[in-house]
Amino acid sequence: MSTSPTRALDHPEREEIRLEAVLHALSDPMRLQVVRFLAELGEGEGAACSAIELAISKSTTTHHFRVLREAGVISQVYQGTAKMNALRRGDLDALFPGLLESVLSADAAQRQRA
Amino acid sequence: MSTSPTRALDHPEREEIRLEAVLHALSDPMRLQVVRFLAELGEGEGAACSAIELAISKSTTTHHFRVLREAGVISQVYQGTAKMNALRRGDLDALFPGLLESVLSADAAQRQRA
DNA sequence: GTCCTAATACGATAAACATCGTAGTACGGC
DNA sequence: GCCGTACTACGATGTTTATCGTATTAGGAC
Repeated sequence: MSTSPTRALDHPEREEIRLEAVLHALSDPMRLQVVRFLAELGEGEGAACSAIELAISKSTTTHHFRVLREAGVISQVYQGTAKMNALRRGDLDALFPGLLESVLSADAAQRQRA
Repeated sequence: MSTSPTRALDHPEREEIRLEAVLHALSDPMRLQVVRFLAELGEGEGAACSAIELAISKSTTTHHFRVLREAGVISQVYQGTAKMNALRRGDLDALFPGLLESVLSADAAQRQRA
């Protein structure tokens, strides 16, 4: 019984992305770490979930990736057994110009102070 | 028994303000509404809690104001029976340049689309 | 002093969240 | 077909959150 040919994941459309959800998604240290990691990749590039070392269990990691995806912060597509993740920079910048950048640089600033 | 002469409220010092806490504080629609309201006042100006019409009970309002204060987003000082609230623009801008502005304009943009 | 207004504190409750471990599915290689 | 890797789904648990109503405190006006 095939559940789906190339299993599709639900992403909010650009217009459906809510600022509150994005801010909430970014307000967790683990998720912020994921976003920082993805932001350091080239434009449009992605990384598998397993490429990021988080100090939490596998299932919790899955949970955080889902929160990010459902908030519209990242996109996820299956590629074989891996799931590639990428920042939805274009959509976020179009909806909320400068927001992602200032969160990332705020994070960098805070991180540097510590 | 006086609890305090001019009751003082606990605010985080500038250096103690955490990005995650700020983002979390801003990720609630009610609190975002408060911040938007305060942002529309002049620099350094404040407003009493009661000056803002929220569709929630008094005690819940108190709760949200406290979350904002403890995150370092607003300052609160007693002034007679009222409690004056003001955005901590200076501190936020110093720590996270551009963050508050982009959140506010993201909120304005989203609000305009609706 | 009494009274009114502004805001809080105190429970209480129901929902959401972060976390985990285990069991399971999907894909690719052999 | 079998096996390993990558990720998920499920169920559980403890914590935090948003919400409320009621009782209370603090200050100002009288």
